[in-house]
Amino acid sequence: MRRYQPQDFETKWQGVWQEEDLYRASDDPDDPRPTYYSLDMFPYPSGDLHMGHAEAFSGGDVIARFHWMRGFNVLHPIGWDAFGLNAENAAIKRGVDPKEWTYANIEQQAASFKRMGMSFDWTRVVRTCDPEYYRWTQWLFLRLFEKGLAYRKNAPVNWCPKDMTVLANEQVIAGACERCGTLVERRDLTQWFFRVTDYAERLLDDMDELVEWPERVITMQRHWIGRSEGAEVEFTVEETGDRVTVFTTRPDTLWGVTFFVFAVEHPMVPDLASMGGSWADVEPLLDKVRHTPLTSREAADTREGVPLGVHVVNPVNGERVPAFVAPYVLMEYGTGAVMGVPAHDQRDFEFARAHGLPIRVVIAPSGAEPPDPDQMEAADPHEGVMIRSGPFDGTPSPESIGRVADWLAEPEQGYGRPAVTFRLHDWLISRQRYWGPPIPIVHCPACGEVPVPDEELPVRLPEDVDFQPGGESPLARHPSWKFVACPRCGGEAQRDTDTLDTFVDSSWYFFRYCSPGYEDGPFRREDVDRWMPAEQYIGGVEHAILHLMYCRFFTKVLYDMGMVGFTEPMLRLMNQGQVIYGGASMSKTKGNIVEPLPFIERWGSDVMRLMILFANPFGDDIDWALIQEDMSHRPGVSSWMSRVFAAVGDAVERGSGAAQPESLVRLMHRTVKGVTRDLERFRFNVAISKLMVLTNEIRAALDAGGGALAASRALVQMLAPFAPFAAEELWRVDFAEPTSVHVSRWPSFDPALAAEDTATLVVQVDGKVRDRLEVAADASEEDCRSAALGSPKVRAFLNGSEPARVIVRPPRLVNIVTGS
RNA sequence: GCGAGAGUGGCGAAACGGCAGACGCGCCGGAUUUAGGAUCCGGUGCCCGUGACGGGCGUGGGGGUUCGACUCCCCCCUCUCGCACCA
Repeated sequence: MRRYQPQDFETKWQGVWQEEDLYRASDDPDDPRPTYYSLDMFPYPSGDLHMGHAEAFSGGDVIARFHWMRGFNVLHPIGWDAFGLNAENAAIKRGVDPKEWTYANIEQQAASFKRMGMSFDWTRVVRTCDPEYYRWTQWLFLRLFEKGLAYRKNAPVNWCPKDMTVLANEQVIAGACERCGTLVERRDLTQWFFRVTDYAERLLDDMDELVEWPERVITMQRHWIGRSEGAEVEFTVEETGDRVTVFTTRPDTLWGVTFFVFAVEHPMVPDLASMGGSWADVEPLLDKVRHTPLTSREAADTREGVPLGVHVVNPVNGERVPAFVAPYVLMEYGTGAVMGVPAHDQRDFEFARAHGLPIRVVIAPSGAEPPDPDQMEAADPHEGVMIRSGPFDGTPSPESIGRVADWLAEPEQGYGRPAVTFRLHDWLISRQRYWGPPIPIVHCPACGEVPVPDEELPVRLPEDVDFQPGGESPLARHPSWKFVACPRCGGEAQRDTDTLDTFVDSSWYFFRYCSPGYEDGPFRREDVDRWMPAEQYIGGVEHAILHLMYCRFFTKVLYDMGMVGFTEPMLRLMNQGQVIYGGASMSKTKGNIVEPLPFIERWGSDVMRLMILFANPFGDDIDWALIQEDMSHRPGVSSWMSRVFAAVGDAVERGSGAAQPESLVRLMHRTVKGVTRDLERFRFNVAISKLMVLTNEIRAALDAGGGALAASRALVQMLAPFAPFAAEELWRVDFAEPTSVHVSRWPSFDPALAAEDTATLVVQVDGKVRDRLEVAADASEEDCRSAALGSPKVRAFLNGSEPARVIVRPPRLVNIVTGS
């Protein structure tokens, strides 16, 4: 009997595939096959691969192999997101050089990928820490610099005291560093930014093209961008005559303003506090906010705040209202100052109550009397009709909002205008760390910020440097590296000593895959046009905002520069589930990381892949602790593989002379149809279950003395994307095929044979199943009706009464309604 | 608070508005075998019934639409994830 012994052949085929160069994507423009770019999010080389990688890449490999077999010219590349804190911290912890550590891990992971049978095109490997790669990262930075999209400014930024570097807003989760979990601090520093906010509108609008992205990712990005429509209104400080602008989404409530609030960090605050005599009260607040991280202000009490001692004049009615400073107003959003409308904003309401400020209702619920402010228990943010609002009395919302905004901008008024505000901030890209691409800028006392000329790229990372983090960039500590002549005037100047955020590297790597090794630019336009946008992108949902928004931004910038012909890089996005352990995510600190290699050594790579993909839907989390329970004996899929080998072996032995029973032929066609559909929808678990059913039916046919050769061939071919080694072994050894199963054509099905020939007619009485009858698949409505009414069981339930109604859905169902 | 998603056997899970629980694990019974993390056969949602080819109940809870609802609509509960004083 043919036995399943994966140890005997998995590494053998791995070597053969490598020799045969099986998965090379073709750049031949005359290649008639349609292209298919199957892209997996590239890994961080911070150790060996873990089960999470195994899941994501197993799924991606199924998709790639499936498309090869369906006749596509597939681009399925791999690379490493090799710069960044992740690798650097791990290296420092072990006291080794980040470079050595990173490249060693890349070797390790590459070997593991090969052991898992991944169908990568190994000629296109991209490593972001290679000088040949980061040369182009720097080149792209300079293009953004030229366009004014990369700029330096002094701003309050998030600082991770453990990692000793600044972080982008997106890298701060609930006030803590995304990488190490340390609470971030706030610092005022001069840093490099990418002007992502210039693209906020397009990042939103182009979401229409992302129809095959998960709704939750779109929603998360939309929320993160946070577009709000409203108006800017200029108030005047009574004591100084200075203008101060607020942003509001409710200009229709302008006549309800009873106070005014500045953010604590608002630049006018110190002067106004001095003038108003409130400095003693304001200073502690300032002090406190300065030591609170930007992103963890949620604890701030809405009632907290102090009067400035000055007044602000509302332009629409000339009223003077008291000005305050309060932490609930954020400097980072809008203009850093708000008008207080306690009747219609809950935060303003709470603040007004705490400070004894008047509440004036200016929006009446339609058709109702406005409430008495003294009786109100909360603000009323709802729509209604404007009252006590001068020229706008009687105007109903929501159109009142736009009308007031437009009115503000009219020449007679001129103290406001319609405005749009975003939550999105510019992307902070400089890092005070070693392991990243140096920012290719020279600071010249005479010329200012001077780009390093393209021909001098890459600006190489010095290797003889103390890379321990220390608050300023390790590059700044190098004795000589930073001292250069100004490229413009030749005078003494210094290199920028910060490095680029690793998310810059990962924002364009998928372009580089299209033109690996290209030396005249980051990529060749014709290559990118051939392969992109990528048909499929697979990776974890943890990148929903950061990476997936940055790479959309980069693509739009490249489009504007005429370097690519599309504005969205990936058409379809799939988020695989996480592999967790005992209900919790795997992590090094918990010590519950499961690595695939021990499992592979014991059961084989194919069994591991099948196990993961069969366990549950691809998008759901897998608890590895539950899988281990199932392994107290032998993984179910391993037993299945044994049955496959035995059955296929027997089918080959019996040969083509033995006829396949018709039921098996039909099942085979049905299975091809179903599995093809399932693979198009990432329904791997269901597809595998169908292959199991087919295996069982092949076994039954053989046991009954029949043949099963064609069905076995189809089974092996459909197995190929899931269990590439086992399928290859059966294909080339048992079926004695000269070429790989992975370049064979995906089996086709005959729709007529895939259809059921007989159907089970379910007969219900009043919706309850009372009988099941076999009928022809093409039975008519009348056939079904009379068969159902003729059923003795049904008669018994009808008990002689006439059916009130009979619903017939041939050939599956008859429902007899008695009407009693 | 806002947003997204999920709730089905002992477990992982299936199910174009039409046979709920495919497939697999586990468990029970049997076969085979000098014994293996083996293989094969049968059974396995719950309750009643000696047994059915018998009856009833069953997809978080409550309503609704429909001849018919795991599926569609409304309300509620629970869980997961994301955002969170965004003016």
